[in-house]
Amino acid sequence: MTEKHPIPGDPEHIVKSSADLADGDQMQDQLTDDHLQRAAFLAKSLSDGNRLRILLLVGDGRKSVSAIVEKLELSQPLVSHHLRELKRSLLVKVEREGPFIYYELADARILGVVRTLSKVATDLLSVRTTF
Amino acid sequence: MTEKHPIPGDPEHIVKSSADLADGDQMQDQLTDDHLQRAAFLAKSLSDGNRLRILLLVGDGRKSVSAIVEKLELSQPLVSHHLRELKRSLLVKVEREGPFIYYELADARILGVVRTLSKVATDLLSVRTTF
DNA sequence: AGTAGATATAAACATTCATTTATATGTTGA
DNA sequence: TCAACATATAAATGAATGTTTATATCTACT
Repeated sequence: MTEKHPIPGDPEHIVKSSADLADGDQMQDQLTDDHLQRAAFLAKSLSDGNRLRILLLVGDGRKSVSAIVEKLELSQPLVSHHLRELKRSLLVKVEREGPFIYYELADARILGVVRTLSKVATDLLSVRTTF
Repeated sequence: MTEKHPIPGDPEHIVKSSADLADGDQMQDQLTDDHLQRAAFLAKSLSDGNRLRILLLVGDGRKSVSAIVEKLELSQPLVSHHLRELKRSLLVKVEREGPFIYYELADARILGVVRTLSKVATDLLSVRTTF
């Protein structure tokens, strides 16, 4: 076997790096490393099944902690812990009302993201299973 | 202060649980716990900034490991490790060609997810900063 | 066969994270 | 003030994760 294997090229046209854009510049679809870092941070919040269940729930309308606990059958401290994480990533808004504290989804686009991820995951698995 | 605080209701119409659907049933937008679990698994793969950088890169066309290493300025074992994780979650496809191994994005919808996450993160931060 | 290059794997480490158990804080009504 | 309820916090623990350093595997050319 005496084949030639040329070194893969370097077409330098993927994503503009932060340094290429002056401060305040606006691009429709720039994805600097900072943007990716923030996206990764949000993704980390979405990387737990229980948190996704909570997000879906509060995405349908604000819910008290106890309502979430009962609906999802999780322990109260566990739900509180996850809500804290979701608040830290700004994915939920909080509202106190008497003794109850209501949590609500902060941005509806997250539901679309979850649905897309679910579909993609299903498709990837079906392809893999079919081959 | 002598207000009344009614117990929050339980409107039972959020998401159908897996048990509510016979096996093989098809719904346009069902999100069972299994689906959420798989979505969470994908999200975990997206939860690292370096992995997102790799995904964006191979989303533009297949790339060899060394090309990724040079472009992103990461160590070779680190890139290999992340590629392994991305392969495990089926987000990339692999192709050997001589001594080179090429990785390619398996599903373009992931790019949309990343872009949406980036936008949402930016918006959430701006809202929080503005208030 | 041997050498060089491309990529993967292993070991080690510090950090983060999900969960449980136990306790504290805060609010309301008696 | 006290009791009951809603929620948060703390401590503890085991498991997973990102990164580095070192080494192994695989392929191609001489």
